[in-house]
Amino acid sequence: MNKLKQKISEKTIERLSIYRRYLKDLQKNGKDRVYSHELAQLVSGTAAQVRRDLMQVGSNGCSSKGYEVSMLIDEIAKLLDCSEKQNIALIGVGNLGRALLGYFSGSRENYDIVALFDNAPDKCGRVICGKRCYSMNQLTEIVKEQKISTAILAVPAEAAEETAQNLIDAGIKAILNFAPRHITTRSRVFIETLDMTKALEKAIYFSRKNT
Amino acid sequence: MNKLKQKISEKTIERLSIYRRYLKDLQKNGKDRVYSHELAQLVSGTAAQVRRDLMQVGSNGCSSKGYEVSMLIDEIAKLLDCSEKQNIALIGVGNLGRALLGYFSGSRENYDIVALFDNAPDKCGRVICGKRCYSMNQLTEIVKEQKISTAILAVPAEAAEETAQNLIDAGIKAILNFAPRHITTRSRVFIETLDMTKALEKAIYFSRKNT
DNA sequence: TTCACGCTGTGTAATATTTCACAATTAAAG
DNA sequence: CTTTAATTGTGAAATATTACACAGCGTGAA
Ligand SMILES: NC(=O)c1ccc[n+]([C@@H]2O[C@H](COP(=O)([O-])OP(=O)(O)OC[C@H]3O[C@@H](n4cnc5c(N)ncnc54)[C@H](O)[C@@H]3O)[C@@H](O)[C@H]2O)c1
Ligand SMILES: NC(=O)c1ccc[n+]([C@@H]2O[C@H](COP(=O)([O-])OP(=O)(O)OC[C@H]3O[C@@H](n4cnc5c(N)ncnc54)[C@H](O)[C@@H]3O)[C@@H](O)[C@H]2O)c1
Repeated sequence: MNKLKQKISEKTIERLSIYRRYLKDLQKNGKDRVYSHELAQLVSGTAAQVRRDLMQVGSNGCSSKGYEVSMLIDEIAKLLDCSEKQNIALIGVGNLGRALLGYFSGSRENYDIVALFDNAPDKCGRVICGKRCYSMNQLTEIVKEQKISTAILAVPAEAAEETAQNLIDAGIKAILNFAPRHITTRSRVFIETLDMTKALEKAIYFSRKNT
Repeated sequence: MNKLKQKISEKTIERLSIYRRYLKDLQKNGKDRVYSHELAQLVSGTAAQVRRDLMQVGSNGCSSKGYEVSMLIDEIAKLLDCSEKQNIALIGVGNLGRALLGYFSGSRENYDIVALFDNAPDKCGRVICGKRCYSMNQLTEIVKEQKISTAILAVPAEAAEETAQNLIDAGIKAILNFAPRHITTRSRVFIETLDMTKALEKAIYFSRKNT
């Protein structure tokens, strides 16, 4: 409830996303209340941590009855979501890009991929998975036209930095980058890199360290 | 140099993986020395953090000449890699699985996908991207036979938990999970979940918060 | 009503991670 | 040889994140 804008940490935002997905499942299954310790399992955390996270969205849990599922979903949505559906662009419609396109297309309430971009002539102009693929030099135009805020970047590593800069210049405000390259920028655009090679090497390392 | 086994944090392991990838690029380009502040840019960190990371692998940087690239690569390899090439299994050869298969197959020095598993009859028995796909009931047998330590899990969310338990029972020591499900286990197996939906929702959130 | 129980909200402590800051070291120039 | 400039290694401080612990409340049973 308190509108004192203390900044919410990235970690908390991530967990809220996870809580919400689970809460929607609960709702589908007819469960209408949930305890902090149940949510805690989702993130291998403690109940106290969950309660702290939920405080930040203006939680109103009830002693001994826990939290009301539908209200929690609403409160998290109020924080995470924008009032209008967010338009997303996918840059690079290759092997990974196509998988992501199928995965993220439709069935999401608050965002949708609305445009594809690629520099391969055989892809530009085509409609893939119901979405039109544009050439890179239409980027600025389409981003403005469709009010695209966020881009998923799935181009080869060599092209990642330059493409990211083009996206920023076109007015994109956040990038989810799948290329195994760290992208530096002086602008205040949010860039999240999902580095699968890093993740796999880490898993391999810890496969020998545990037990 | 000091063999006092202080545990190295996950964060440091991740950064070492990133440093190494960059160092190999440098090596290809003929650069044979590197400064901590150069590596720092890679991870949006500080030079001091890089030096701390490198201390943990037994760094031997040289004042005013920085670190020797080839030696750093060797030291990091000594920590991250096993002496033998690690065998990886891919579970779930769907849209994402096939993309991952292409991405991680070959061209990696220290690990390789050696077996695929799926429960779809039309996939079992086939060879995809040069790798044989087995049925799930051959899991334990093949894992033992091929000494598979680590698995990439790309099955539907509903099947993720059960499949993960099967992997653990079969002797897998680490799992890289792409299903949007947290996997709980009482065993000491390492499980890393790469949650793309979480990452995208986070990006969308911060697209409105920055600037 | 009264009590016991279980859960939330939160101050405080503990831990983890990052950054600062500087002595020591090396290279190179004068 | 001496000075200057740059970089490493690292103790200590700062910050971020998580966990503990308990007061207070709501619920249901007696
Ligand atoms: N395939 C995977 O499973 C996987 C896994 C992890 C990371 N990645 C990373 O994701 C990225 C894409 O991988 P992929 O397997 O889909 O590669 P891909 O070669 O199949 O697809 C790349 C696509 O990007 C397009 N492209 C190339 N340069 C471009 C540019 N300058 N501007 C716009 N489009 C351009 C190409 O035309 C192609 O359609 C790579 O950086 C890769 O390292 C892929
Ligand atoms: N496609 C993407 O880009 C994407 C992105 C993010 C996350 N994911 C997640 O990755 C997972 C796979 O996604 P996908 O798009 O490849 O799905 P998919 O349906 O294309 O592929 C799933 C594969 O798993 C197999 N499978 C199903 N149940 C199984 C079981 N019990 N044991 C073994 N194999 C089984 C199926 O036969 C199929 O081949 C899902 O959990 C999805 O949520 C996918």
